[in-house]
Amino acid sequence: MSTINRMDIDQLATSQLNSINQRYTTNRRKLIGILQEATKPITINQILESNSDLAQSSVYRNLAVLEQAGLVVRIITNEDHAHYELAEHILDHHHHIICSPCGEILDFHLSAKIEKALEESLQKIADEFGFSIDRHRLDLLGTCGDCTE
Amino acid sequence: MSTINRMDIDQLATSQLNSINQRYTTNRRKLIGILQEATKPITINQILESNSDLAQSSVYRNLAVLEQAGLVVRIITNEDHAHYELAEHILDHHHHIICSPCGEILDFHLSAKIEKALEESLQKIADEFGFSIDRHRLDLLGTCGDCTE
DNA sequence: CCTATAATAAGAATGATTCTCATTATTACA
DNA sequence: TGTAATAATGAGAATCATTCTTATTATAGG
Repeated sequence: MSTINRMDIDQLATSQLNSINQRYTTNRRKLIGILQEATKPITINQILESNSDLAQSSVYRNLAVLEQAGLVVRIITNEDHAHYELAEHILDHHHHIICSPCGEILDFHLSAKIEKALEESLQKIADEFGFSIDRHRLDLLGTCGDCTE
Repeated sequence: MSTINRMDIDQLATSQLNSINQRYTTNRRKLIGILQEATKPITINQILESNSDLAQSSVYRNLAVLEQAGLVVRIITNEDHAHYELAEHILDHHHHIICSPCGEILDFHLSAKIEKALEESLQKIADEFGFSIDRHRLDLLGTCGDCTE
């Protein structure tokens, strides 16, 4: 999934954390590793289950720090639990398929052509509103194959 | 904003609520009215402030019922409070500009051409995943003019 | 190898949302 | 039109994801 290897991520993480005066600690490195291994966005509960020696409060705090550093993105749906994944400059730009019945989230990509046309449209609209774009997100809501059966 | 008048909404609401064995009560009618008057998605606190004789618990419950009936959409951001607005077949299909600093949400529209191209792409992708689309949502995240100054 | 400072972890606190249940309103039918 | 049966309401309690507190532990820099 990720086109960036472990060493590069560590460098990136160190530098982006340093720029907000934060350290790349063992716990934060573990979180990055867990997210890198996951093939889709995961919840904090899933993180805790996959590595029982992480303290819940630290996971919450560190994911918030990693998000501030721009290394991690928090994904909100209508589910109770937020999902987390690595930022787009580590993975790549993509969007989310969200299954309403089971809450599962999968990544998908638009064709380069549509993505470009969309981005141009969005920039035009932002200009009209005097709005400065940080990023856009596009979600597909519905029911996955497993939940249909 | 809305192209549907009050009487039509009342008919729609009655019919959609009936179809899930719910009544179109006075409180639910008030909620629809408040959402219709709002020019953008609003929070439950804003609803309570605009009409002090609504009970908080009833507003939560009734918005959930109206959402189940497909009359109202709940919008989740990174903010604490969810926002609500009328469903797209009452307003029209549109997307959201979300200001991260202040939490404000505004509606915007894509050109028909881009919207159509996007929908076709999304349908193709859903087919590949064996996913059944309920709807899609597209959000622009960033900073509004007021928060930049 | 100290000292200052940051990170950690356990549990308490917070707060939006949901639940409970006694009361009130509405419907269907006699 | 009354009346029983059922649904909606509202006040407050309960829930639960997330955030905060604080004492302890680790780290970086001189």
